[in-house]
Amino acid sequence: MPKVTLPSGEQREVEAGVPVGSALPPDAVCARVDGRLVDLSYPLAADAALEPVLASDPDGLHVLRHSTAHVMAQAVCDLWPGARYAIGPPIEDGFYYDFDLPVSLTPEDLERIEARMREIAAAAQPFVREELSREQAAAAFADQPFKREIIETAEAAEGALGETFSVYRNDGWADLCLGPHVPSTARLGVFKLLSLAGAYWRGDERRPQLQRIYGTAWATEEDLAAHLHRLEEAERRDHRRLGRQLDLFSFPDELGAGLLVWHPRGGIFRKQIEDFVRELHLERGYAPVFTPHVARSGLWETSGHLAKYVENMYPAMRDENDVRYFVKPMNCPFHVLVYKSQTRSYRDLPMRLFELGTIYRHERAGTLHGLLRVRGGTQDDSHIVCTREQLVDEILRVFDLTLEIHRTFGFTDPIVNLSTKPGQAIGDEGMWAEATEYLRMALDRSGLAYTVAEGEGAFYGPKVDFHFRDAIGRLWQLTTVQCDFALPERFEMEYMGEDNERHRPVMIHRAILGTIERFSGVLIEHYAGAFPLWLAPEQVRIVPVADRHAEHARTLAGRLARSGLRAEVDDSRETVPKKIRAAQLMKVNYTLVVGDREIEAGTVAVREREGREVRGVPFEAFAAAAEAEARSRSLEPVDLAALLPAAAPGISEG
RNA sequence: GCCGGCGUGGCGCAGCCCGGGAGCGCAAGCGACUUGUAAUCGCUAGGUCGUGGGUUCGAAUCCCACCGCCGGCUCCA
Repeated sequence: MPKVTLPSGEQREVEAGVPVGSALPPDAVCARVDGRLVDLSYPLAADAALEPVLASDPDGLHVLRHSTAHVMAQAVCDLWPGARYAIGPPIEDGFYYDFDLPVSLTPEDLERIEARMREIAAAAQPFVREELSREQAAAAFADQPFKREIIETAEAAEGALGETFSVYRNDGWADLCLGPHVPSTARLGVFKLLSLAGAYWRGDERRPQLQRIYGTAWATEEDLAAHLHRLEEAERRDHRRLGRQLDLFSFPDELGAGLLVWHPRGGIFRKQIEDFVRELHLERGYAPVFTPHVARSGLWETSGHLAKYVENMYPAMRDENDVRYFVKPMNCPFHVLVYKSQTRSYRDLPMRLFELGTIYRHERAGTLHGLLRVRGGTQDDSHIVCTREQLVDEILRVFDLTLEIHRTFGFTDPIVNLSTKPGQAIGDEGMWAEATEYLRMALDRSGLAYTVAEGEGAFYGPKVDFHFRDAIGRLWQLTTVQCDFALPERFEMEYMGEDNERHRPVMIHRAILGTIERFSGVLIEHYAGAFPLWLAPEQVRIVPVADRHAEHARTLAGRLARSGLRAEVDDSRETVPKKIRAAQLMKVNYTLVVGDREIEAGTVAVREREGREVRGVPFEAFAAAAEAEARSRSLEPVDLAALLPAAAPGISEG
């Protein structure tokens, strides 16, 4: 009789061939036998370590979602007989399934599908596993072309184990699947269908486009509710919505897709970011340069952009002599020309050229997305020209600057990738190998943990990317550092060495924020529009209680402006509650209410953005504290209570 | 670029299915109130219904094309 060992260490003998589920608690969704996930119906044949997998376990949740995807496909096939189904895997937070249907699905159809799924769940249909030969499987799915293609092309994956194909069947509906699955549809129920989308068969845009249904499934109703709440939270933070609400920027139709204008409030916000990074770069030995937006075609031929990047460039314009000019999609060729403007010595190196350079990329129409993907944007771009000996140190300096800049915005603990040579590339293998090796050496010396992303490099060189998590845990790629041996070659860049010989330098391309537009979008979502004081378009709003207090309010605003603070007076003839509400909606950091009492005492009643309210704060103390908060680029508001004179009234919660 | 959805005063939306008065709320302007911590009351003005074409006696509404936006896919980083 086989002996099973449970996680508790308990050992038990069971009858050979009994399902593993019989030795496990009833809430298990599947089992782990010697580390491998199996169905609860899996027969025990030999001694094994046996472990229940619960819905609360990540693997269990995966299985639950996978089973829910099956039932969704089953429901779709019930409602549209003859539907062809492709694949339906679990994904982060949910699942999807792709279909080829004669009709286009509508959001109302999702409700019908969901209703049918609930019927299937209520029917408690058991999931039954079968193992078929390749021929049997092909016959079973004779009218399902996507499944047949999987069967015909399968190696030991996606439903196939060598020449055996596993199939899961419940109530006549069957799908090719490795499993495992929950024992019965009765285990499903905490799910919701979310959205419809198009998706190419096998992710290939030359192949048929299918209809994809996205859904989510969880172990408990509370988990589902929490997930839906997170989706709402993400929507609340949507930078496109906040951009309009806070009057930061707009994308007028008249400009064309992916092109925007910054409004005065957005302009202040953006300028704060730009001033900060510019200042820091100058401190770190970067030299500011400025370059034009267009250049003749020859430059782009030399750089390789016309050969490898044209589809992302705006089409050429021609002058009266039929000379072609292109708007720049990158700044690098211009910086190369700055370098080449005179004969360089090894004493000039490293040369760190910095520019907030505005670039235009004709991104495919369907990929545009608010500030996060634009056609015209400004990069905090730099090209560092140096010797091979200086390269690793220079890369390390870039890493260091990256961490410092992002820390200021509240981004820490980066996820770092090393991306290697892509399919479309310039330069030979040896160059790529060497450039990649320098990046690897720098990473190793930096102590940063990183993973290698094969084939993800830029066309001219390998790169290191930094991703950061925002306030709700989403990951954003912000920084990219690229090592380039190809452009120095193509542009025949040189320097005179100590040995009085000509040498070829190497180049680092790097953008720490990426584009200011994209970074702004990320920041807006990260802070949910509630900016730290130094970035806030309007830092202080002063609310006079009645008309007779407006003059005093303007005096205070003038005093704050002399400290470099951005303050506005709301002298509209509205009630105080209405003005407070208006300031709160605009997410102003501090709202000062002034009336007779305040004028008398030389104080202000301060309301924080989060709603706390402190009365009787001496105005000068507030001004000094706010100035210090903004100047230090603090992420935290001042402690207003500390500004109160002794024995003053306390804080009241708003 | 592909699939699907959408486009109505500055913003958020109804009207479209079933063709015939262009409406609501907020914001704005004016007036009354002089206001004490998330919306005081009243009045007024504001729209070639994304653009172009078609069907029709008549189009916001039906059809076609284009532009733009949204969700994905693909792409990019």
